[in-house]
Amino acid sequence: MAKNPIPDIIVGRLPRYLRALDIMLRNGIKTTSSQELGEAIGISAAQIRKDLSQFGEFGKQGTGYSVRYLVDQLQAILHVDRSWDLVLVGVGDLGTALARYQGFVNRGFRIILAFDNDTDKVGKSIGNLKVMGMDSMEEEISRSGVKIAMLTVPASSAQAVAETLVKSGIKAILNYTPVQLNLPEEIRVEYIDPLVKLQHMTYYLG
Amino acid sequence: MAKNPIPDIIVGRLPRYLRALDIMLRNGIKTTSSQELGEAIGISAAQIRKDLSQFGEFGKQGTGYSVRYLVDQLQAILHVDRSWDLVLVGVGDLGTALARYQGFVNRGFRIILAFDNDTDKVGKSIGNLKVMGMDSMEEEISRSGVKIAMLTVPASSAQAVAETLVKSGIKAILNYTPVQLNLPEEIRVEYIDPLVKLQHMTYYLG
DNA sequence: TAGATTGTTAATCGATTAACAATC
DNA sequence: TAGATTGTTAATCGATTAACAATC
Repeated sequence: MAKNPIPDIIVGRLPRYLRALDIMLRNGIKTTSSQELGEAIGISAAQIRKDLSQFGEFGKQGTGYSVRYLVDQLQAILHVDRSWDLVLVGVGDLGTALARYQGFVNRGFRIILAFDNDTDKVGKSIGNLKVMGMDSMEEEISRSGVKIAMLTVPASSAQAVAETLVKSGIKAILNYTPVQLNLPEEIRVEYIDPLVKLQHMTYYLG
Repeated sequence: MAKNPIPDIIVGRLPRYLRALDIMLRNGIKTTSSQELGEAIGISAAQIRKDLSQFGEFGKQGTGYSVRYLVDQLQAILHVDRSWDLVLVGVGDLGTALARYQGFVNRGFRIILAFDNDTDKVGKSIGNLKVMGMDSMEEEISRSGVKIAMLTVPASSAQAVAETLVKSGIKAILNYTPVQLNLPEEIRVEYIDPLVKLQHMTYYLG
């Protein structure tokens, strides 16, 4: 097990390895190689071996990697060998779509709390998730102990809501708003930003 | 103007510069410096100057950059000094949310075609966007000349639909499915992958 | 055993940062 | 002018690739 901090860019590739291995597992593939895995993901075999070697020795010379074993190891490394609770803040079109999405639940991410400041929405349900008012947010999140939030509020309130989330004990935010959040550095923030990606692509469209 | 291909990692930062500058423009800020812009985005001043220098000389020693001028220049470089038409494929919860989202339209990205293979959805409207059946997709897209698609279909059909999109003349795909698309290399694909980002964050949550 | 593939070291490549002359 | 800040070159840093001994 590595002691030194692993480069973030390497950590960021592990979920992609895990996904490709999951597919192999579902297809009944028992063993793979860095070569084969690399081709599936579009990454060099050398890089995969180098990345994995940061965390331990998972393969066997001559035969490669047991898919099942590597899946287990990666799940443990990423801490997704358990279930995670999420809070959803902002129940607009996008928030509602996320609440209904089965892809999170299937992978162990379960939304257990949802908040909105629109009184028309408060009290309504999405599946068995009840929308609560923002006034009770800090207390509810603190009590629940949830550590991860998905932020789908209007841009204008993103920073303020994020600060309240941090006060409530949230440690990681998946930020769907187009706002650069200014938070204590120990809080992890990941950005989902389709507009930035569209503008990135149009560069190449001439 | 640069002749050699600009590193993709630099191109990917330009939309973020543009967004920060847009905010300055709206706030009436006339002039900025690489220092100030860097602080707003969390990037070093040196990197901003280096990045911009790939495309030209946009600043003045001693005074910095005209916000308005730099916005204009970046918009031209990214080809967002015009309007872009989009096609939406897959009108589920997420697709519907994207169709309703005003953040695209405001930035010159307008969904003009939407397709789904669910006969219950075909013929229905989202705003003034009419959902059409997948059987007419190739013809409609070809005729429209749209170059960018947003893909929000189930994972199981993602690859096949993407191939049809390419046949229809699509050159760039914003892929919301958790599927690694295998397409000709001249097709640009960007991935929106919340699960990968959640798993990236849980690594740090211990 | 012979062939295959790992984990790791060394070499290469590319990106970021630092420094500063040029100049507004 | 003096102060500020650019654009660019050189130095540093980090990430990727290549190569190969170890070994299953």
